[in-house]
Amino acid sequence: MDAFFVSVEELFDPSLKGKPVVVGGKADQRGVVSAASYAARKFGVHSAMPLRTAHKLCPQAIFVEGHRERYSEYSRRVYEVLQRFTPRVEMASIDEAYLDMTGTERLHGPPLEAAHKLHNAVTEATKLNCSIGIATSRLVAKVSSDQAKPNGVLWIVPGQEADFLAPLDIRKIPGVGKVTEQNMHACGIRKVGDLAKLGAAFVEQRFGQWGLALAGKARGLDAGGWFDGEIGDGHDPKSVSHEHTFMTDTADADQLDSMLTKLSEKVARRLRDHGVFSRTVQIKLRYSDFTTFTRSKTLDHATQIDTELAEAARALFHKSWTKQPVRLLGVYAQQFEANEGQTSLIAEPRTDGWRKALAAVDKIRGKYGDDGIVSLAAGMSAQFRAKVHENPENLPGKEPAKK
DNA sequence: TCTGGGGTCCTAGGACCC
DNA sequence: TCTGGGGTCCTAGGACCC
Repeated sequence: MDAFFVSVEELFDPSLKGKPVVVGGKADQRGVVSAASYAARKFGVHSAMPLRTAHKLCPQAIFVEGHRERYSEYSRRVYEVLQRFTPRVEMASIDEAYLDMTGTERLHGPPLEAAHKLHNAVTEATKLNCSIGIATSRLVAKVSSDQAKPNGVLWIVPGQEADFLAPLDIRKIPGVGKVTEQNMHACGIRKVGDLAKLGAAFVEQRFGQWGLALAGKARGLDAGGWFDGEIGDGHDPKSVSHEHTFMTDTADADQLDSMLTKLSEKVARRLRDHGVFSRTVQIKLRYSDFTTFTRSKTLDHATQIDTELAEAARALFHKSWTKQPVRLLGVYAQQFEANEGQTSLIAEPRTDGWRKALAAVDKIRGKYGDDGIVSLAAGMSAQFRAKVHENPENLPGKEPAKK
């Protein structure tokens, strides 16, 4: 999709059309640009740029917080259209998808014809612009769709892949970021074609398996690699996380503890939604000078219970916190398992109590939204939290539940 | 200019096991 | 008195994507 977030905002507020618009937050907030309209890009504003920088570059830009639910809804609508063309659709992100069109020629015609039908169908269903790349591999299809923007269709005829890629800046290749670009420049590699000329041994030693596969691509070989897997079958998530950057850095232990609890609750809720149990808990800690640490702990059993995650997260935090002001906290769950596993010989009655309590909480949140129940634990003293952990019946106050 | 939040994948060292 | 080779798991960090 082209300038997806901005385009969706324009559907809801047509007065934004043609104006410099920045989605991501207010101009003076801590945060970065999620999406910029083409008018804003003219001023040098681009995604991932700090909002404050964007404001300086383009003071007249309209800054909007954005509406994730709207983007998800439109993403779903696009997916529905795509599925009418082939069952082998893979959403690569909220605004990108791969379609395996193998064997659909009789139904949809040759590649360009099929692409135009698809383009029209998406526009009709969503009133949004998109671009389509057609090729024999994901990598080339993705790069060609980028080259087709805005609102275009580009077909790389089989056999022409290497010639298409060769003159492009190395940075146009997904997977080549700032660091790899610098490394490649240091080797005199600026264009994809430059990679093709280098010896395989050198490329592998310097850029690993991935660079080797890319060099193969640049020579027109179907070299395989991560970008050539089967399209279709969505995969289960491998990690779930939440993080928060404070408006202003804080060294207040209570505030930090309560944030860890809040983040852990969100993570645990998502684990329950996915129906998985996590064995490894990780925290992220960023100080004012932006130095960032992660600390992780593998538990003796997998869990999806708020307090177990929160306890592990707080323990990890206090083990490494220097008492300096904190800019960001994050809680991550990974190493998923289908159930808790059998590690404890003694049944723990408290776990069962929590399971019931949390099921009720999830139900209320499902019905009344995430604010239907507010976290009591997050505002509790450590002592009281321990008491509630022993027995959820100790949870005080019926008001939030009633609400 | 002052740097979000959600993810994936890769590397590398050390512990531990056979 | 100098110490292998294979494997897996755990932990930390980092590049990259949207």
